[in-house]
Amino acid sequence: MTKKPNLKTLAQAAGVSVPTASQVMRGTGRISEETRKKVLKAAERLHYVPDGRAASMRSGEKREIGMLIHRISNPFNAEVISGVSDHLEGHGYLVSILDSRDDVQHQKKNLEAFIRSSRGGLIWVPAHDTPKTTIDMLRTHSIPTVTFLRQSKFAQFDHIGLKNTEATYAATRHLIELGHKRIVYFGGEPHSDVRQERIEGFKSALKEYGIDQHVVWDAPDDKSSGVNELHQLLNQHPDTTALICNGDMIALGACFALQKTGKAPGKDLSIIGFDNVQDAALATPALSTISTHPYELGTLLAKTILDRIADPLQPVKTSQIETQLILRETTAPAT
Amino acid sequence: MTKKPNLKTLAQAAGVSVPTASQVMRGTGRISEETRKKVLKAAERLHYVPDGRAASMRSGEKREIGMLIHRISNPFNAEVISGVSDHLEGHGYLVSILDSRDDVQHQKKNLEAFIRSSRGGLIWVPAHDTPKTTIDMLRTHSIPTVTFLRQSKFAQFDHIGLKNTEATYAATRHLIELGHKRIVYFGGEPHSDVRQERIEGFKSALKEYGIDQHVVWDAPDDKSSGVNELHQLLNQHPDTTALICNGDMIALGACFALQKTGKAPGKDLSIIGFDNVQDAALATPALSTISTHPYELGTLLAKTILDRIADPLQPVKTSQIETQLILRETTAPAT
DNA sequence: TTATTTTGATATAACGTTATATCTATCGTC
DNA sequence: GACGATAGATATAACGTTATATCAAAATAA
Repeated sequence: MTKKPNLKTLAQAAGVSVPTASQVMRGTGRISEETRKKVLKAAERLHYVPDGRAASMRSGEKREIGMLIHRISNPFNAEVISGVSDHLEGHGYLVSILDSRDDVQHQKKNLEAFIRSSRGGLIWVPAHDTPKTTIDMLRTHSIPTVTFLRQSKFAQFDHIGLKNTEATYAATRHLIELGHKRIVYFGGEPHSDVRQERIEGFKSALKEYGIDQHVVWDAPDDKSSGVNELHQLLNQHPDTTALICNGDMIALGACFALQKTGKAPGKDLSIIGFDNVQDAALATPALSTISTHPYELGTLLAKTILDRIADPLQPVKTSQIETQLILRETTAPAT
Repeated sequence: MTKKPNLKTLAQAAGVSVPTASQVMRGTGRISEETRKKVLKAAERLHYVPDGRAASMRSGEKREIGMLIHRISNPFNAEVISGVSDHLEGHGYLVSILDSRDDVQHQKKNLEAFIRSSRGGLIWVPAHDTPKTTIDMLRTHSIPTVTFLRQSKFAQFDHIGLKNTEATYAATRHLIELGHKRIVYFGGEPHSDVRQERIEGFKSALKEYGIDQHVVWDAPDDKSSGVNELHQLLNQHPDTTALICNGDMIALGACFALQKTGKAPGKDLSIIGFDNVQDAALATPALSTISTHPYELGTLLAKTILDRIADPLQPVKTSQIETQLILRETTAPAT
């Protein structure tokens, strides 16, 4: 159980000075081939690894980016993470992930620890109802931050979102052109801004076609919620012929509930999801949905945070990722 | 854009010395109520947050635990992470997650960066075919490490696994008692040790009932693989009447493929999954499966790593989490 | 009273790096 | 052969903390 080697140990072992050893390890400065080899050999022998904390503190460089996500198990987020990691690892960064579980308490704790840990930047999906104090905390420490999916009301961070309004507009329009008139927006939390954008598109398509009535149904975005809530929805609005759902999971739940009652998704009720998760294509019937490009979103996030780190004072940037309406088996003409 | 405040700034603002300010912030030492208030007020005003790197370097304390996981989007792992976080956050630790994507290259990169970052400990699912060099790297730096699910062949780390052998033994036995004789172990990678343990239980149940023949079918553990591989399996072994699957996803894929051909899971082919993911209960028909206790696993992981950190020299510990056979609609007597 | 302890604060050094300045020996140039 | 330039190394200080030792003043004990 020998002590962990440091630059001093290494320099002694190689018979050089500490700065020389440091320069060899980083490949900087003017070093003769001979001493370079000496040091590298010693480093190998001692299993020397530099202490990132000390290096970062002295140089000011922070080679770790944190991602704070609301649901780590969400397959969409997993794809985003892959995109971010692939790009940032190529630039010598370590990407580490924190899970807020969409809870402002957890989020606050995590962010406090995050700030203490002095990382290079933050890629963040703010939890629902994130308070101003939390945002202020971040801004005060001027940490390079990019948000995605959800944008903070209180602060201007770089942001990359989805074209939510366009997406639901196109989906709703498609349903209307299939002859549907009683279309319900199904799922999501009332306070969600993303959802609000989607409802925007939903409503504006209805309005364009002169349909005044619109129903928005609140429900958690998971599968079991879809199963449970569909019956209540149909009880209260029995003339519904189509659903625009806030996510694939709740859409699949709705399909399931419908089938249990002997009805067929597509034939008896048209259903469009959101996200295009793997299961959407594999379900029976295959779910019509709105596809996004999570990996590309991740790549864009990585580029954006690198830009922000390189120039912290540049104006705030916002972009939107394209979406795509994917028609499968759960959409059909109204009967 | 003022500079980030540090202890020196804070001490000046409060009119005290640097060590005094440090002591106030940490609540240690002998401090009069008067100066305590002065410092705290100044800290509030300046939004002072200590630099964890410097603190950790000087004190030797590392208040961050890393988890390196093979599939971040796996809902099982998400539950484990919750268990770990809840417990460790209560002890003042930050839990951050790295995704190896089950790829030894990614894993190596991540571990190298991890070691540089000097965290307090590692909770780890080693990627498939993790080479000895990677293990050695970890051991050399004597980082408190606990593995779960998969155990490394090359090193003795604390480990928490599942009772894999018992689980598949019970499942296989149940199928045999239902009258099944042609049971196939379906899915998983050939090199997986976990899978080997499960196959162990599978075989030993067969042997106990005097069934010599056994078929093990290799296939990735995801849903689409289940869809694709089932047909080939049934072509090659048409007399199969039951499947023990390596995971719920591939099991659900198999159910799906079966239904496409007009056959019914349960009635025409009994299927048992592994993991008890949320979808298993919601599928039609509901999937019989083996349930584990991921949150409790997480709690146990947290306790284990804290023990290891507290006493790095104690003997290596290994535990197993109980499993439970959950019978739903995809298991029925052989016809 | 004097000696001793306690309280509340501070001075100093150290953790392991890297940035900057400095230094010597060698090289090339005229 | 004198001079500046350059190559190759090193000395020193600094990053922001905390551990340890120290110190003066006040409180207590003898």
